[in-house]
Amino acid sequence: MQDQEPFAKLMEESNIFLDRSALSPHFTPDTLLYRDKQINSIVKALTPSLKGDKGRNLFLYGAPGTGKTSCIKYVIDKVKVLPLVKSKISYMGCKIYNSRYKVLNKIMSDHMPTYAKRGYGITDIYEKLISWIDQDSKILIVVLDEIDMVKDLDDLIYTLTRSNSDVKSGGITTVGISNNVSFKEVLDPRSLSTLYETELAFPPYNSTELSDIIRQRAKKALKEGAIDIAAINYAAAIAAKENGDARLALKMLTKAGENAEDGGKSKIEISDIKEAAKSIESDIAYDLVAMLPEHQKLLLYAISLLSIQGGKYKKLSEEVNGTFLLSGEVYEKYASIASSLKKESKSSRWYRKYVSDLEMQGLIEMMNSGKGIRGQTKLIRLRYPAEKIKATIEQSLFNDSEQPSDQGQG
DNA sequence: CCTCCACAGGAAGCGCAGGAGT
DNA sequence: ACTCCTGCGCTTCCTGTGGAGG
Repeated sequence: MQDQEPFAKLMEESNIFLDRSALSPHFTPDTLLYRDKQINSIVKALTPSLKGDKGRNLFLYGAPGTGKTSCIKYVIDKVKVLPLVKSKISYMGCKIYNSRYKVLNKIMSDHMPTYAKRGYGITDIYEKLISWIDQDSKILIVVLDEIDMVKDLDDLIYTLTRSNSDVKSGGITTVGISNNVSFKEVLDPRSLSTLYETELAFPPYNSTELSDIIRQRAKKALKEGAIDIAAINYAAAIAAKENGDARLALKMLTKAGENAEDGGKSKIEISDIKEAAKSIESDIAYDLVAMLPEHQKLLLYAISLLSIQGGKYKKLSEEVNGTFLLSGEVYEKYASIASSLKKESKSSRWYRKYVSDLEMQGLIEMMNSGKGIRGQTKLIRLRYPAEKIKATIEQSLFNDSEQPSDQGQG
């Protein structure tokens, strides 16, 4: 069907979606399901600050998509509409505000937009902040999302704590959020005890909970009858397996909706969800690949080429049914690809770090050589289809201009 | 048994960029 | 505007390790 109006189809009302934004991770619903306990704890920890006394520092942790950010935003939203005189709130994602300097600057620009943004040293900003708090004994709540991204976290925590003894009245309450539990091992014990005054865990959602969450959002986002309970439960079960990530569940629902719509259907079926689940996993993988640094791409390219050609070590590959490659041959291949592109290859030590980075990103899988192989080495296997990885890298790396001459032979 | 292989991964150090202090 | 400092990516050097081979 060719229509003269190519936009007509887009303008046309969707027969699946009502309001897609309700599925976005930034959307905060009216009620947050299964997080009453956490919300209450947050409120309890912060209420003294809202009344003008210093609250307790808070630390929220849990896997991605367990509602940490949503809960704190939810509480902030409720707090914002209260007639507050003294409490001020600064929320920031530490991926961007990743140093003491940047955090303090953000606080200043949040509450004193007239104060110049740059050109002041850290002590200037600090003193200005102290006197601002002192003015009418304000209570400042600083929410640091993804707090583990802050480089000089010890310094930052120290500065924030220190401020509480430097002001005559009022103070600062810190709320830290992280999905990385192990980062506290690198913290100074003093900042640790400060930051962890009140800990709050966000457990992963189980499939029943996820099912309710999906249903709640679907009611807003989708047209009536666009999905049935069986499909919702199916999506919930998949997301529950994937660490109970609600964000993933909603993304899956969005994608499934698109699939159904593309197929001209007016109802999301289980097959759409299945398809969505598959494509989301590989979407994430291919996005990751495209964003990799150059030499990691070259390395992954070497791995995908060898996977297609078949590695040296056939015996094991047959046993485990999948192509396992020897670390040594992968390095050789990588080096030859690099040199054919007139790039200097990195040292083998650095290569080993690259490989373990790729493993941590879940793109490859490694195991120790064990018996059958001389010496101690690692066996490497791609976790995604080699052809597709190869194509993705070619697209992003060579950009149809140059191709590596090294196609055969290892 | 010892030796060699084929690596793994820690430690130290180096050049660089960018941010902080002056 | 300038130097100083620090983190980062990387190399060089090194010690450790599990199995093969004689």
